[in-house]
Amino acid sequence: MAATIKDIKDMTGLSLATISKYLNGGNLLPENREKIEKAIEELHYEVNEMARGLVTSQSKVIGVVVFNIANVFTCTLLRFLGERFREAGYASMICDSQNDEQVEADNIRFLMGKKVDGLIVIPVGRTPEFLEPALRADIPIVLLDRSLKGSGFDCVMVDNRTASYQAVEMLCSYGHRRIAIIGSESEFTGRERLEGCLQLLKKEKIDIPPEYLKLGLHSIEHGYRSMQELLQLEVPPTAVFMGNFEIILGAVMALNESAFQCPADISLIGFDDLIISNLSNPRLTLVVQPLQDLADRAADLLLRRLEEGRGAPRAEDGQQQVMENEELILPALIVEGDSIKRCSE
Amino acid sequence: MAATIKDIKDMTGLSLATISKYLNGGNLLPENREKIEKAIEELHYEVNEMARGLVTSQSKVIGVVVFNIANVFTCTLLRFLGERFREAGYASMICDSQNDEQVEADNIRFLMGKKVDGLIVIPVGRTPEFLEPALRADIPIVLLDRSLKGSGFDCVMVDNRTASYQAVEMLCSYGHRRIAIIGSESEFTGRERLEGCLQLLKKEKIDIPPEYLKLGLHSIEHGYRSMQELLQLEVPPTAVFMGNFEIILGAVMALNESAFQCPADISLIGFDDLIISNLSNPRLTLVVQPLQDLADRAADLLLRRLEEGRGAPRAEDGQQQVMENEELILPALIVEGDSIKRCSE
DNA sequence: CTGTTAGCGCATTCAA
DNA sequence: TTGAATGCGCTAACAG
Repeated sequence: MAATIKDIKDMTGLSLATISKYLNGGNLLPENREKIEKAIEELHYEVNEMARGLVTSQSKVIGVVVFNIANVFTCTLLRFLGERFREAGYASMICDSQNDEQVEADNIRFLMGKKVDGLIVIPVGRTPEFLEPALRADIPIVLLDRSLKGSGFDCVMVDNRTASYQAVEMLCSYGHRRIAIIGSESEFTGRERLEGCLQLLKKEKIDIPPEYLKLGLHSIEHGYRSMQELLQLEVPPTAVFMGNFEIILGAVMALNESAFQCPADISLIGFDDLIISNLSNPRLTLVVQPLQDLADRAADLLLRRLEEGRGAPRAEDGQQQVMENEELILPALIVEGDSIKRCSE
Repeated sequence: MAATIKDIKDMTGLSLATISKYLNGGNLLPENREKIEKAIEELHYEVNEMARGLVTSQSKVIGVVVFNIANVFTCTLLRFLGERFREAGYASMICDSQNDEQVEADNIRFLMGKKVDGLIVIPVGRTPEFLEPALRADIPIVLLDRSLKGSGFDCVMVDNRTASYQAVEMLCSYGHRRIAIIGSESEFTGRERLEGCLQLLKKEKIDIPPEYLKLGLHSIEHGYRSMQELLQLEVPPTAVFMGNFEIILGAVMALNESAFQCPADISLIGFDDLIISNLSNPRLTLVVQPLQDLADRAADLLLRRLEEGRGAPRAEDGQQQVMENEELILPALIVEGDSIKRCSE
């Protein structure tokens, strides 16, 4: 149905090779160039990327595998990644792992079948087995936002630990000592943030009673329940650290339904996403991740690897070139709102 | 580098055809089946989709082109679409148009090059020219959330008009007559919603003074500015209709910064996204779109077209089969919160 | 049930 | 600068 270079050949009388050369930016007589352009125009010719890919065994496509596409964090990253890759002449092929390691593994295999040139991965779990097919294909991989066990991978992420440390530090600096944490132990970023919090509490010699430590999933549900429970406590906390967007959502929801006021009765600090702050009243004090930076660095790193790969894929003696893997840890920023009050107790 | 069926042939002694048959689910001797499976295992063989696609000229991939990936609405749809297609054995290739018609046109061309089997499109603009390459390739296309001029396309969208009509109707039923609208004329869904609002106002014989009609982009900025201006009016409105997620975001932000209280001083109703309601205090009354349904219907429709295409692509006389295009208009749902008060004036 | 053969659309030698 | 020939990895007849 669609036109091929053969149709162009028939139309112009030139050979396939000449046309191919035109397509790939070679030199030819202006006269022939014109002929070809005219034919392309008339036939609505477009390169068949499958055929081209079959020959060149590269696709000019980056595979982007995200743990969960249905959230703002991921989408924003996708936007920035896409822009960057587009500028560099690559298209991106986005796959959603739906928070399921099985689907994730399928995605990798799928993208290998599509012969993507490189991979950006926000992984679901912690183990790197699912990347086997990509490793075997020997294409560059950059992990985003989360690292993998054993590592050895290129990786760009946020310094969750330090940011959480500073967040709780801020609560302390306002005089709070009855501090609760709603977070997660089961999610990678959750664990890191938790550790940061606990580290500061330890340093400040603040004990956190078990009923103040609410660990579960990064879900609205968990945030909602936990906040409810905290508020019903005999001695409720004076301040709460909330570990991610969904938790904040649920927690603020529970708070709004209660008789408690923020910051009069309870102070809040949360991790993730500036949008929330604009909606809630009073404005939430937040730890905000540098999403643009995160995406740009990851894209640039992958693009660089792609470049390197083209240049000197292997050492002269035929040995696999051992490249140092790069780990970029970006700082998060605390944006102050009005959700923290000086604690008088 | 990667293994091919030829390697399997060398390993098993069977012919290419037999192996191909195995790959595509044909019948063969259990004995041979085992041999092949063993070889695949050992060689880590995976089908080269480019080669396969070159022959079959189909890719088992659906192209999904979204006007803007960086928002919750789009992401949620993407999640549901992805699930549906995956179940049906298709992968999805997501492209972000970044709200730019030029990029959108590139995306279509790109996906045609990739030989996708079908297309889901949430278009940026109103004119269908950019779809030319897809039309020429004669693959099924389903428009989502927005239709295109001249139409003739399969399309699944929300009944924005009726929903907006009912939203304003609700404000009226609470006795409001000084009603303001923050919306958009430049965006497709915005126009539809605006029309719905105006229609009801007309029916109720309510005049809307120009200073109550705030038209701009579907942006936080526009929502914020407009709400500020409304509140500074000599005679501010008693109720405000907000046309989409971003507008709500900005408007609520402005309201929170002001001395006005909702619903005491001003009643609110908004369009889009339930999440917002959980955050704001009091809970917002919202017109919520049936996202899951929207996505499922669109996916099903496309899948059905794909099926039809395989069955009888053309009539017997060789003429192009003229298929009726299908337009599904789904109703939106009003979810009541506490942001509307009876108006006493 | 299995093997042989041809060709999908293109890039890439190598000659001319 | 151009053209003829070859093969990328796979599927789809067809023949055995």
